[in-house]
Amino acid sequence: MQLGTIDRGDDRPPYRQIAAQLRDAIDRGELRAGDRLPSEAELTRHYSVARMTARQAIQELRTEGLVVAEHGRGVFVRLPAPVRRLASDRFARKHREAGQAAFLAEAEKAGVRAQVDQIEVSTAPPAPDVRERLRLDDGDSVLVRSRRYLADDRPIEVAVSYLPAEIAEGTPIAEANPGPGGIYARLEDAGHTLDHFVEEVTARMPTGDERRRLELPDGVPVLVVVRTAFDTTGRPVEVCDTVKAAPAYVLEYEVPAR
Amino acid sequence: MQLGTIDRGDDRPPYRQIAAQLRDAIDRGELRAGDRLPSEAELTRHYSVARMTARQAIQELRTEGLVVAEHGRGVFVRLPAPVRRLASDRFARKHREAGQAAFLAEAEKAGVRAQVDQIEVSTAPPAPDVRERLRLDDGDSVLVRSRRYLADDRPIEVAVSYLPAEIAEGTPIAEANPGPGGIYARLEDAGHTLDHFVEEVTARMPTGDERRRLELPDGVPVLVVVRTAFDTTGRPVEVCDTVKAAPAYVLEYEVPAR
DNA sequence: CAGTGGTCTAGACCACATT
DNA sequence: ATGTGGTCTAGACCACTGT
Repeated sequence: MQLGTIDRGDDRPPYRQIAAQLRDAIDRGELRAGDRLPSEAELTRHYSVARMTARQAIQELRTEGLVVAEHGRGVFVRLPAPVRRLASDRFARKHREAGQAAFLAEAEKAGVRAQVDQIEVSTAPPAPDVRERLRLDDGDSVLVRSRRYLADDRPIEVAVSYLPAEIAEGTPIAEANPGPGGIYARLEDAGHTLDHFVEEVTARMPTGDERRRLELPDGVPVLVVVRTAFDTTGRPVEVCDTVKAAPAYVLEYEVPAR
Repeated sequence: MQLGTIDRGDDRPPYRQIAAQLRDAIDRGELRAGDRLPSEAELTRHYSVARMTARQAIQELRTEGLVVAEHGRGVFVRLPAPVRRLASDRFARKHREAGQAAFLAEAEKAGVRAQVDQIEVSTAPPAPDVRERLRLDDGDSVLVRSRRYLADDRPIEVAVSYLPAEIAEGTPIAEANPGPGGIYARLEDAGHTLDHFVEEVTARMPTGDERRRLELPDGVPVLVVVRTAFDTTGRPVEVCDTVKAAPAYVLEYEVPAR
């Protein structure tokens, strides 16, 4: 690729100018996804700057999520993550009746091999926000189901469900494998016919723990979706807190104009 | 605040250990939102490290979005952004009939002073994704409405709407101020009664241009919402591409269980 | 003015991946 | 063995903020 020069008259510091030239090369398609950037040594020679200056330029692009550094190999233009579209019908009863949990139903549609691991089930007192969403009283406890989802062996989502212990205890919901159709099918077995869900969507940078579990590189935000399930009596019967690798997802919702 | 020491036996490098100690102090509440962190000089003295090492620890926290550096003043624990909840009824007809555009209706409910600026209107050939969403033919052009939204004088969202030129031209939609109820009210005036919207939600790090327009510090992702409006004939009549400062928003959607 | 963070230099040693 | 990025040192000068 063709590198430019540093303009001392430019009001931007040299490292930003270098970053801008690399960014432009990516935007123009001169550097494509998977291509290696010039090494730090090449940048220091070409621009006649110290190595830390070249590194700072690359750091800029890393925090923008444009490139990924691989120790010992080089810095590469990020590959676009395979996108999973989550349609608003993903919790439709037809999927449960077909014996599939929502995640597996979606994955199959996309032709992706889906797995679930790191399943942990426990009972505990709820955090304040969960307690409020489930409209529980002081002293009530909740069943906690934590798990991680993988698509083609890459972790893409961690999720924690909270259900009133009073509903879930002694049912298959408290087992690691709740059976065909997932916990929503079991809730309906137990007489809690589902009416609707409310999803609250935000985005933020991941915590260190989330970065590890989702194997996220620098500069990748997460989508946080908190879903509350309501049965036909209007009672909230589950809160599910999910953290998704943002570039891997598009969430789709249909909103009536009334 | 109380600083610890560096453990040479720890497998983490010193700068990560320093970052972890500062992060813990924030998590424990020893450092609260708005508090100043120890200065780089204080960190280098306390831990007996070079200044770049102390800076790297702080850089870590900045890209996590935990702290914000202010030149000449110090590094501060980030203040939580005032959250705007966007309910799924925000495009309800009742708001339009009350003469309010969606953004202003939402803002008023939250007790926030809302403004719109940087309004630009033009006509242009559509980008491929817009053309596809609006189901346009080759050669069709679109009306482009670009603007920025502010809440209490802080920019929180930039938006670009695309409408088929055939529909919008010669109507108030092509004016900077389309009148009471916004462009959706004008679409309905023109016989395009709105039926529903489809919103596609993703998150990513902002581009440099978006960082400037939204005045975002380091480590803050954006929520990208692409909304397509359909009229009662099933025709897509508008695509609106919005970029929002992620920490300032919670998007809320209701999903039927069917 | 003193104190803060922003940028830069010119080295050094290390860990990792490839040949 | 070579080339890559990761970490660190010990300085330097600059720009911004406050008193």
